[in-house]
Amino acid sequence: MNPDALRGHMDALLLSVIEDEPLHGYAIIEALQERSGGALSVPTGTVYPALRRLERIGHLSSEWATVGGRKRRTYRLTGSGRRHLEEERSAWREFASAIGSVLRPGVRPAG
Amino acid sequence: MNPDALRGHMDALLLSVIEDEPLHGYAIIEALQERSGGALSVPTGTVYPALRRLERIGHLSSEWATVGGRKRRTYRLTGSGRRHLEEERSAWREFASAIGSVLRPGVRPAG
DNA sequence: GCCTACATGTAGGTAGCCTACATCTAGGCT
DNA sequence: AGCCTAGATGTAGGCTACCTACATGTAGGC
Repeated sequence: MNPDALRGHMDALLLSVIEDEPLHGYAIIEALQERSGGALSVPTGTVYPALRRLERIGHLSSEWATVGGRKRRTYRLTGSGRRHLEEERSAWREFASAIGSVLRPGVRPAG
Repeated sequence: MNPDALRGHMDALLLSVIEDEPLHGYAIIEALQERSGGALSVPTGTVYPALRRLERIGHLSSEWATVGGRKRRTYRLTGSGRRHLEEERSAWREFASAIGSVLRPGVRPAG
């Protein structure tokens, strides 16, 4: 997949995947792959900075845990994150609809 | 609309809009707005360089014309442009489906 | 003379995603 | 011991496509 295609949609993906259950970065990457049927392989160099960015602007909060000797930083949505997710969802619907309208072949106003 | 959202989808939009009838830059911008129901307002600083890029890599060809005293550069798809458009279309379908799967709330595999 | 629509184009900035690398633990295998 | 894989987090630096802002010119209405 063209890497640039994800631009501007990462926030929505990350927020959506931890909406119901808080997850740590590594698990988020796996969840993205799983939920997308293998289509989304997002590298760590993308996810970790993005999570920190989202925490910095207040959409996520995080806490450390140790499981089986490994340290995890688990992220969860804040209230503002939840609101942002809904905005992103409706923005995605608009966006996808707009692109779809343009791309759909042979469907132009009768002229 | 978040500007970054368009990243990596401009090619598909531009190629699609001139698929059936060759158009010049200004008309392409209007066509994008029209076909998207006003959702896509792509600035000239995006469209003109993108068209030149697509011509440079062989997906478009162009020719100058003068209409009503104004000079227009009209772009049309090449064979490779047509193939590229089909690739972009199926890439978009995959992409939209992947994002949709992740974003759709409450639709995770039972368990 | 001024404004708007039509029409094309460039220079420079921004930002977000990616590649590549660095670091550490746990555990299996030989 | 030594090696490898999986789990887990993170940074530095680069790329590049898109955007903002500006520059240029014609045609036509007022």
